[in-house]
Amino acid sequence: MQIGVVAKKVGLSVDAIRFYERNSLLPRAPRTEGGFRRYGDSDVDTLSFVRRVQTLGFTLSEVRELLGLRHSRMQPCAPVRRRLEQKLTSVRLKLADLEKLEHELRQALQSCKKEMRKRSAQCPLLRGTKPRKTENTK
Amino acid sequence: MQIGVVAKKVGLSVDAIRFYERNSLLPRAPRTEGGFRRYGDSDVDTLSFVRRVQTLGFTLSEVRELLGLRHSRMQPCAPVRRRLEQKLTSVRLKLADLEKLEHELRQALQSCKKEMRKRSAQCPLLRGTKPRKTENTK
DNA sequence: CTTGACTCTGGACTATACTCCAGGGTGTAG
DNA sequence: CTACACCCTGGAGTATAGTCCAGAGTCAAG
Repeated sequence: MQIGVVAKKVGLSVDAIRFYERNSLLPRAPRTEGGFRRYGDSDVDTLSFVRRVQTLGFTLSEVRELLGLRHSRMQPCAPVRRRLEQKLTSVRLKLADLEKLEHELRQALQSCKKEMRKRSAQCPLLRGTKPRKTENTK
Repeated sequence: MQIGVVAKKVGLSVDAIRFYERNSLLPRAPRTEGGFRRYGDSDVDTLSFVRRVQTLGFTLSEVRELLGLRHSRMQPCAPVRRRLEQKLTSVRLKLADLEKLEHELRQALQSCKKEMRKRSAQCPLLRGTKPRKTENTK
């Protein structure tokens, strides 16, 4: 397969794939006589993996690290597990944060709607964002 | 208050606050004769708000937009609510994604542990990341 | 009034994760 | 063999969200 085909299959741009190679996310692909990159199905798998974990919130250097661990012959599992456990922890923190945000947004919208019904002047959503009272100096 | 004090209060760097002003997240702060920025408590509130929504996943341009809506005299609530509803939707999508990720990571770790007990050679975490079989060209 | 901590501006630089481009070569269908 | 789509490299450019710096000025304490 050449790069364009792979790109289409995994939903990445050709440039992105070359970028990944340049940045050691992928091993340097074997080339044809003329210098074209040649890919096999396992590359499609690897790139799908990259894309997936990356869209799931791993940075490229985390992905790189994860991929790099393939090559540690002895118990590759252990370090990968450590990474995943770390990531799991941070994902859980993020989750909690977002849940809080969701709750707060809902609350804000609720009280906003209430205020609207009461025709109260100041929307509670805007609290903490009031314009400065032209307090000049001092 | 001068900028350094505000920075400490809200947990931002002095540079970040100046950056926000330069990029219209904050109105230009009034200056002393000598040119020092002067801040009041409402600025601390605003910056806390900025910091909070920003750490909660809003980009600075979203924050800017939100803050900008303060100035729409007529029903500022309506557009803010629209933004918040949009954000709520995207937060919920992200939440679902992260929940899926958390689940998958947990699953992966589970099967990894199982495989370890079985002393099986290939860790399931590494599937899709197998090294290329030196498939040259063709 | 001097000193030292703080602040000012403008501009350069950082990291991440790419995209876009020029100028040239390759591969394959007809 | 000739199109023409596709690929190559190296380098520049983009957006985000700042940090860091020089060179100069300011503020408050003593």
